[in-house]
Amino acid sequence: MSTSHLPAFEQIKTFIKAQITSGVWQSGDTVPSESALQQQFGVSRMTVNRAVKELAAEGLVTRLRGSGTVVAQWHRISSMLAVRDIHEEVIERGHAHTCRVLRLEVVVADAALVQALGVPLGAAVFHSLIVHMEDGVAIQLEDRHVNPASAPDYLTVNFQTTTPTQYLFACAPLTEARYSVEAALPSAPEAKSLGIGRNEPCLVVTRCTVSGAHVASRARLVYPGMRYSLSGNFAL
Amino acid sequence: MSTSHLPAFEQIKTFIKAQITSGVWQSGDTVPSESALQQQFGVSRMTVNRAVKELAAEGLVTRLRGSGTVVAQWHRISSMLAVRDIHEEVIERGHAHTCRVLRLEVVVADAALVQALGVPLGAAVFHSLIVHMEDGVAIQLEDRHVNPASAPDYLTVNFQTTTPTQYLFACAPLTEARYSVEAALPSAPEAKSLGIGRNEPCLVVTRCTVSGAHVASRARLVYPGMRYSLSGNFAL
DNA sequence: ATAGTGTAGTTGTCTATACAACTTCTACAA
DNA sequence: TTGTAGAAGTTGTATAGACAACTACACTAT
Repeated sequence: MSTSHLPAFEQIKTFIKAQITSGVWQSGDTVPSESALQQQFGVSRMTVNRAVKELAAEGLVTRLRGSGTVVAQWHRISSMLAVRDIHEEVIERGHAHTCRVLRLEVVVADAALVQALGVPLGAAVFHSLIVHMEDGVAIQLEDRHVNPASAPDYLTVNFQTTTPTQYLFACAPLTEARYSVEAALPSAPEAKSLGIGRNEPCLVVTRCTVSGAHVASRARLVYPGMRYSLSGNFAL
Repeated sequence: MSTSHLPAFEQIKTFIKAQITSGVWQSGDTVPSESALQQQFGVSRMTVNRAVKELAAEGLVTRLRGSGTVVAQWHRISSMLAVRDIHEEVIERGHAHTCRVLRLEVVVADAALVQALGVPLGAAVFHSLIVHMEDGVAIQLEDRHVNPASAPDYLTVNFQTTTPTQYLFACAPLTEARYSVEAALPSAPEAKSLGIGRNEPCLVVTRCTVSGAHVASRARLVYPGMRYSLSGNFAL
């Protein structure tokens, strides 16, 4: 694999990664200074700076102004799992995405919703309950509560053609999102909607999205454990 | 919040983020060219380049040489969940991490291990089974198979003081990792080891780590669903 | 009409330099 | 012994300029 055609900063990154993955430089070891690498590779300091700065952004090394650069402790030993929009995910796998709208209504905010959405107790909140299917098989139950301040026309949307995620993103630009993933058994109606048994464990993703000053929506996404898994990959 | 003391490239990043989060620039809109921003902010092109390049690395915008910069489509925006080393995680929460070693032995590779670790059928493989506890409560069952080629002294390690993840990282530098997360019910011995019922759903993380040419180890990490959740955050 | 050419505009990379901010160590003075 | 001052080394930021690689578009010749 010739790297001679690669940009200089990439070659320097590759060199440093090789030193780390081969064990020549171990956790806590100091990395040569920018001026040393500059001479070694015969490039300008800005080029070395870019290479090392990007490695620092990736978490492989730690830099401290005035002190130097060291190989990071336990890099992000474990990488990251992406949680994505269900529609894109299904389409990308080359399958057909369909959905069934079970509920689309106004509900009154209870204590839990007050806390999650920041609306007053008893306020009107939109609620949708949608089953998403991949080639006709249910893979996600989307139970979503929406803050009317962020999406006043939510109830008029045709969710056969637009997913709630897509619609909300268009009318309430995302500024922040919080997620959690846990394992749980489905409730009786959830099991029925997904067509699974009550003893089949599910992955439950809870997602709150913030748009400007409002919490735009809170979604509870239930995935049948036997049909779905999150997966990720991490490579130096 | 005064930003006048911030570096110029940060101010430019902040400006662009504000345009996006406020909805002034929406998905697909073109971002002003580097030369336009350069004039607008009165800085050199390299400074603008750094700002926009970092935003591209964060996934907020998409750049195409010769064409321009556009605000990214929303699907990138789904955040990420970090899967971390259990010891660090517990310590960081300010709790005590202890563990109990249930098994530490040599086993013979069956078909599944041949595929996962790339060892010959019937080869000797190290196996450890450890329960991790946070303040005395079991939160993870770690069922790990280790390739002897990567860690020949694995069986002699004192896992009361060093977690397998830490030891393996020291003697077999990580080059790649693959994960998946799914929901499952524990087997009878797993339920017993964790002190939970057989009907309590669990998060199961399966992780293969690669070091150089070898698959160093495969771990099956079982977390009681009621006591554990992965969580993540994403902010513009 | 179509294919090819050229030009302007945009991003990608790199240089050489400069100064600022910070850390670390040494030398000197109290 | 202790504390302070300073020098050397390191990273952070920024500049002005240059060329390369690529895209999009208008224009020309067939």
